[in-house]
Amino acid sequence: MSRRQLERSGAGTRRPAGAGAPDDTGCTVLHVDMDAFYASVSLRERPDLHGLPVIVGGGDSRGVVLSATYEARAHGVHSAMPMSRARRLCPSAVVLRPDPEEYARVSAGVMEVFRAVTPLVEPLSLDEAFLDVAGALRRWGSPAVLGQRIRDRIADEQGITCSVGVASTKFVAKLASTRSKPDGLLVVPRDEVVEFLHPLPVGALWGVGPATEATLLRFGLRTVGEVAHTPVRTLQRVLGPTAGAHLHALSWGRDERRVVAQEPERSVGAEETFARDVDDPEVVRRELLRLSERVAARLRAGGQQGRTVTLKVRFADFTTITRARTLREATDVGRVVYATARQLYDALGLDRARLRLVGVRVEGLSDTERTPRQLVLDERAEGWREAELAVDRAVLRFGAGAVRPAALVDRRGAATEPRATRRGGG
DNA sequence: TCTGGGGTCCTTTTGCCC
DNA sequence: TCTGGGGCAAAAGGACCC
Repeated sequence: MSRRQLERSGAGTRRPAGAGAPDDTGCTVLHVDMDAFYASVSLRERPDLHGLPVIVGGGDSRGVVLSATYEARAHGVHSAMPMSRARRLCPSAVVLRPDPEEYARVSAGVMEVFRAVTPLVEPLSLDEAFLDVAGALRRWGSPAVLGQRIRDRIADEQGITCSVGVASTKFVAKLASTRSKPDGLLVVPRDEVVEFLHPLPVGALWGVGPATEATLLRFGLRTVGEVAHTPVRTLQRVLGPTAGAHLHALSWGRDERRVVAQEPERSVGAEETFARDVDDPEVVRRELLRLSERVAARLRAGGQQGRTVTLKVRFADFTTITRARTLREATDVGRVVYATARQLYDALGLDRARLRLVGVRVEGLSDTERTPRQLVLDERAEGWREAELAVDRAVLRFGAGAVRPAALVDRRGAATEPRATRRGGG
C-alpha cells in the first residue's frame, strides 16, 4: 500500500535539468527495483504488445493481478487486485499467464549484475534488492554513477527497465526508488532526508499498512512529518512499544538496519486455494499430502529440516485459523509433515465445513548437516526418508511428476488434478 | 465483487514449572 | 491446600511486504 500512496503523492522529484548533480556523499545504500517486473519480462516475448495494457495474473476463477503494465495501471489496475475486478476496470487489457521459470532466470541475471558491483547484495524478492556500495566507490566512482551503470547493464542484458534509489539508509533508498519509477534514478542527499520524508503520507512508512494507517488517521496523523512531531511515548501507547519507536525513528530518517547478504530462511510453506470451496475431508487430506510432500522436498533440496508444523485453514467466509505442533525432532520427511498436518486437521473436527484454502508450513529450521541424525527417529520415519530421497533423485533425472504418492494417482495411473485450481479434464 | 502464494515479524494468550 | 506471580516456550492471530 505504501508504494501506491507514494506514487499517488506524485510530484516527480527528478531534479530539474541544470540544477547540478545532487550531493550523493555518504549515500552508500542503493535500492534497485525492476519496473512492473513480471509484465516487463513477459512482454519481451511479445513485442507486439508493447504500449498496450497488459496484465499478468493467474487462476481462472480466483486469481489476482501479479503485475500490470503502466498502461493498465492508468485504468486503476494494480497488483493483488482480483482479476475479475481488473478485467472490469480495463476490458481491453491483454491477460498473460505468469511464467515463473523465466522470472527466476531473469532474476538470477539481474542479481549477477548486482554482485559484479558489490558482494553486499540483499535480495528482497525476485525483482528488488538493496546494495551496499561503500566498498565499491573507489573502483566505480560515485553512488549515482554506479546506479546508472546498473540500470544500463540491466537494460542491455535483460531488456527490462528498473529504478534506483540512492540514499544513506535502506528505508530512504527504497522510497527513493519508488518515487523515481518508472525507469528512473533518484538521489536523496543526506541533508535533504527530512525535507524529502515529511510531506509524504503516513502510508509511505515501512510497516504502515491499511490497519496502522487507519489507527494513525484516527489520531489525526496524516503525514510523516506529523508522526515525526508526535512524542514517541504517544506513538508507543497507540501502536505498541516496538512499532511506535520504529515509526518515530523512520519518520526522522533514522534507520540502523545494515545491508545483509544471504539471510537464512526461517520457514518453508505451501498453500493452495481451491477452485471451488471444498467440504469433503478426503479431498482436503489429499491436498495436505500434496502440500506436505512439496514442502518437505523443498526442505531437502535446501538441506534444511524443521521442528514446527503449522496447518492453515481458510473457510469459505475468508476467516483463517492456524494450528501448530512442535515435534521432538526436526524433520524433512514428507510423511512426517503430513502425519502432523493431518492430526492437526482432524483435531479441528470440522464436520464438512466449506474450506477455501489449506496450507502447510514448517518453521524452526536448521541445517540438516549440523542437526545430528537422531537415534530416536523411529524406523518408519527413517524408511520414509530413504524413500523420499530416492524420489528426489528420480525427479532430478526424469523430471517432476515422475514419482508421486499412490494417493495422488487415480486408478488409470494419471495424476489427479496436479493443481487444485485447475478445472475439468486436460 | 471479491480477496494468490511466498514469506517475516510482532503481540497476545496459554500452559507449564517453580 | 489455595493463590499468585515470574519466567519461559509454544501456540495463535494479525499486520505487513512483494
